[in-house]
This record gives sequence, C-alpha cells and structure tokens, in this order.
Amino acid sequence: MTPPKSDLPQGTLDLLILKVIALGPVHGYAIAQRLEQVSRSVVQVPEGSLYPALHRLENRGLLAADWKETETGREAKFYRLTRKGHKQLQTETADWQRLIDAIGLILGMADGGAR
Amino acid sequence: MTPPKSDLPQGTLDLLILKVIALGPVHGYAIAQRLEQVSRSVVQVPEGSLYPALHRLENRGLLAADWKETETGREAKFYRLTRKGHKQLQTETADWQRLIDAIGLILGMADGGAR
DNA sequence: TGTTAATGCATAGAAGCCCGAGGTATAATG
DNA sequence: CATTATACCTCGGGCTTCTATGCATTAACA
Repeated sequence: MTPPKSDLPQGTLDLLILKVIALGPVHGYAIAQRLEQVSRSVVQVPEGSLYPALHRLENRGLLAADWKETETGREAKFYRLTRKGHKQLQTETADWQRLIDAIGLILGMADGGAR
Repeated sequence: MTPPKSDLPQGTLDLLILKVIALGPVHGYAIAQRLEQVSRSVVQVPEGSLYPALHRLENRGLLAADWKETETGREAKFYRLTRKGHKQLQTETADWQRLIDAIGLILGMADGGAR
C-alpha cells in the first residue's frame, strides 16, 4: 500500500510548526499528529526532527512554552507564538508563496510535455 | 526595494536542474542563468551549490555530459538527461506537487478547528 | 499480573545539502 | 593592460534532518 511518505525540504518544518502553533497553544506530540492528519499523511514528522526544531525555535525567541496538563491529565509542554514568532510566520509564509510560484514557473517551462 | 532573494529548500535544487536540462542540452553556467531568468530572480543558484549538485546527479546516473563548444566558441560541459534521469524528474515532480498541496492544506488551516 | 500500545519528552550520531571563499583559464572591452 | 564576463572546480563550515535510543506514564488486554 506504500503510504505516500514525503521528506520535507529543509527549513519547511519550521514554517509548518509555526503555523500549527499559531492556531492555539499545543504541545509537541500533538503538533506532529496535527500535521499528519491535515496533510493526509503526506507530511510525517519524526520525533527526532520535531523536538530539536521546537528547541531551535524557542531559542530563537519565536516560541514560548509552559508545562500544563493535557485533557487526559498528563503533563505536557504547551507552546505558543511570541510576537516575534508571529512576524516570522508572516514573512516565512510570504517567502514560501513567492518561492513556490517561482518554482511553478520553472516547472511549467514548455517542452511539449503535459498539457 | 526589498530585493527578492530566496534560499532554495534543500533538495529542491536537483529537481530544478533536472527540469532545465530536460528541455535540451545545456552547460552548468547556463542552467543557473536560466533558473534566475525564468524565476525572475527569485531563484538564485550560487556556483558552490550548482556544480556539486551536477556532479551528484551525474554520479547517480541521472545525467550524462559531453564537452562541446558554445555559441561563443568556448569549451563547456553540456549535460543531458539519461533515461533514469527522465524517470527521476517525473517522480520528483509528482512528489513536489503532492507535497506543496499538502503544505497548502496546512497553511490554509483556519482557527475554526479541524474539519 | 505481565505485556503491549499509546502518550509525551529528549539527546546523540551520522548523513547530507547549501554556500561563501578561493582558485584556474579564456575572451572581449575599454 | 586591467577589468569584466564566461565557464569550470573544490574545500570547509554550518545547518537541518533522520535513525536510533532512552526515559516515564497511562490504558488496555490477555
């Protein structure tokens, strides 16, 4: 059944993490699940990528975290965006859009192929 | 004036190179120019990234090269796609499309919650 | 009760890519 | 003759990512 796993291009993970957290405080484990669900399993984030990324973003001052209880009564580290993180999300989203548009132009170059 | 510079996500460069070469034999230097022109300077490929990438692709058997003269009468290494390279381009293009669609889903998430 | 699965965090090590800096060489232009 | 543009190349540092591993708790299940 070969589930369509896909490796994320470097740098993209940060953007996706920022986006999920922007929707409301979440803990790390839930971020990975969320990304997988919404992307229909195209995006799969191993924990060895996730947690270092979170620490990185926190060190850069884009995230802040507090330990709280989950709905199931367990301790977890809930992340939220700082003001800096919000700005970063905006610029990274815009950058991403400009980039995939540009790549679209390149991949759309005519060679008598599809369409 | 915000110069629209953009770094390529890791791994994407290979795809773009394959695409340009698929349009017809070109030498390395021209590939970089081509990418910059078509993308309106959003994509800029430094030589320190370009040449290692070309060698990588050649070593993987996706490209083949011959020395020929350019229109200006200089020696240059012209690359073309192998059959394997063509297949690789196809699958990588499909992967890319699936990935940006998935990321589009994520970036399009609204605060209304999962739906 | 023992064991498996799921939740939740974390680090270490290896692999890989990107890019700035530096080097070689030719041709044309001022 | 010096500079600019063409055209190739490599090295080293820096960064991200993934695999593997570890720890701890809770729920389910046989």
